[in-house]
Amino acid sequence: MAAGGPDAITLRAIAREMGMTANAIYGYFATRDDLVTALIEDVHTALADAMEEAWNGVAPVQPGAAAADDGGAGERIREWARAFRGWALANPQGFRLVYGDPVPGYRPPEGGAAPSAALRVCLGLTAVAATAWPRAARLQGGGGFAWSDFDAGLLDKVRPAFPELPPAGLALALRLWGRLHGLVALEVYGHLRAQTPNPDKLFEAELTHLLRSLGLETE
Amino acid sequence: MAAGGPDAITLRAIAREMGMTANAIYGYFATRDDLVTALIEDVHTALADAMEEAWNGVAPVQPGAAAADDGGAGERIREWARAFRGWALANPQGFRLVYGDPVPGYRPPEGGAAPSAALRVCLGLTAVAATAWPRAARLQGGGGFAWSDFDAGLLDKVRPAFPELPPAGLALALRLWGRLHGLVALEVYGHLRAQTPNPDKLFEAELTHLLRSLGLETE
DNA sequence: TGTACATCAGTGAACGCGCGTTCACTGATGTAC
DNA sequence: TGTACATCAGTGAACGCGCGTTCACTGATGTAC
Repeated sequence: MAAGGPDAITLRAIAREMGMTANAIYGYFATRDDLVTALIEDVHTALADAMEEAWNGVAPVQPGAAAADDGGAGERIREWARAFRGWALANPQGFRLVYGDPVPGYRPPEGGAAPSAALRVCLGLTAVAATAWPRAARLQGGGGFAWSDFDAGLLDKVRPAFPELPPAGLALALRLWGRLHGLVALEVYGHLRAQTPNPDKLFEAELTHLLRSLGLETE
Repeated sequence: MAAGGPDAITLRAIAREMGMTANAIYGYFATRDDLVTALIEDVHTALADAMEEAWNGVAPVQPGAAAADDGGAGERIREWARAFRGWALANPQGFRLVYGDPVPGYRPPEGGAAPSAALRVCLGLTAVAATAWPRAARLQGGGGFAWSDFDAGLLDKVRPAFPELPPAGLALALRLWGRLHGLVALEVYGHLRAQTPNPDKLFEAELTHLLRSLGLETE
């Protein structure tokens, strides 16, 4: 099930796109909101796949190779960030569904979302922060963060995976997220179009400054 | 005309909220899209008012006062950024209307938006970048930007107002915009709620790092 | 001061549309004997 | 091999709803004489 084209996200439009009648959907989902929930999960999965591939695709820490003295972390993060923007621009519909206005009237399920690929995205983000942290810490310091500054449910999932990461490292993950999200969201929603003909350059510049602020080498 | 409560942005809902019948709207606007266009302009005006007030409210450059040796620029930008977040959180509906998904099916007018308060917001942002630029330039450099990297229409409006600002300064303005937009958008759309109980702290931390990267003192 | 009339903001009823959802149904497929 | 039946994905028609929009209208207000 591909999250389709320019059509609005509506049960009937989705059925149309799948070549079914609207009521055939009810063979698979009890209600429209269930459909949307499944769609959102699909998008999260696709995003998580893309991000993990980008993160693992670049060989981690090449000992004696051409890697700069950050062990290649800078380049790796750069590629990862590019993958995020690339995915968002290639799947604007998905990006909007997940990070933008929900479908009008949509109510997420009560029990809280299932295991969910959103967690994979979150853990991937944290992995990036954890990679950057050792060097970033020297430049950025702790910033006064404590574990109590974060959601308990989040900590349950993140701390076991990254036992060495201090609270400030997790804060870095969230700030990193925000920083990427900003330019990408503006671009996806078309707000950069009126300002610059090549947003690539802007993104790359931001990325360079970001890596520099993390104390990571960039070629 | 206040951009109302939790109701969807629909001609009928707006009429309802104003205590009129839906068709009474047609006394003022020829079509729904005209209504939405006016609404968007209103929101831009409100945002521009708020931002200009924040920017001008803090006394610019206090010579001998308690100002740090950046002449107070850091604190001024800090307040300005806080005002942006504050406005967005106080007017999530407006923020979504202007920066998020447009009303389903909305087509902006062909002739391009009128004079528009959006330009005021843009110029305000540029003023901030221009204030930060002299110091930021030393840390950030030019980044290889040229005038041709920006939209001609934008340049027509911005260059006369800030003749001293180089291309890289304008790029800084856009990056600044993206950086603020990121965390604020995530928060407005509720994505931070599941991560941290006090996003204030996160925003303040980001702000501190931002000012530091601009070479501005913060108390 | 009083009557006649134009103005015009707003009403009430109605339209066609796409939406989510329900219902009784069809028709191909697989299994039992 | 052939018939009888259960299964079940999908159909077609219909519902009530809120939407944007149109239309003929009402009724208060202001002006002309």
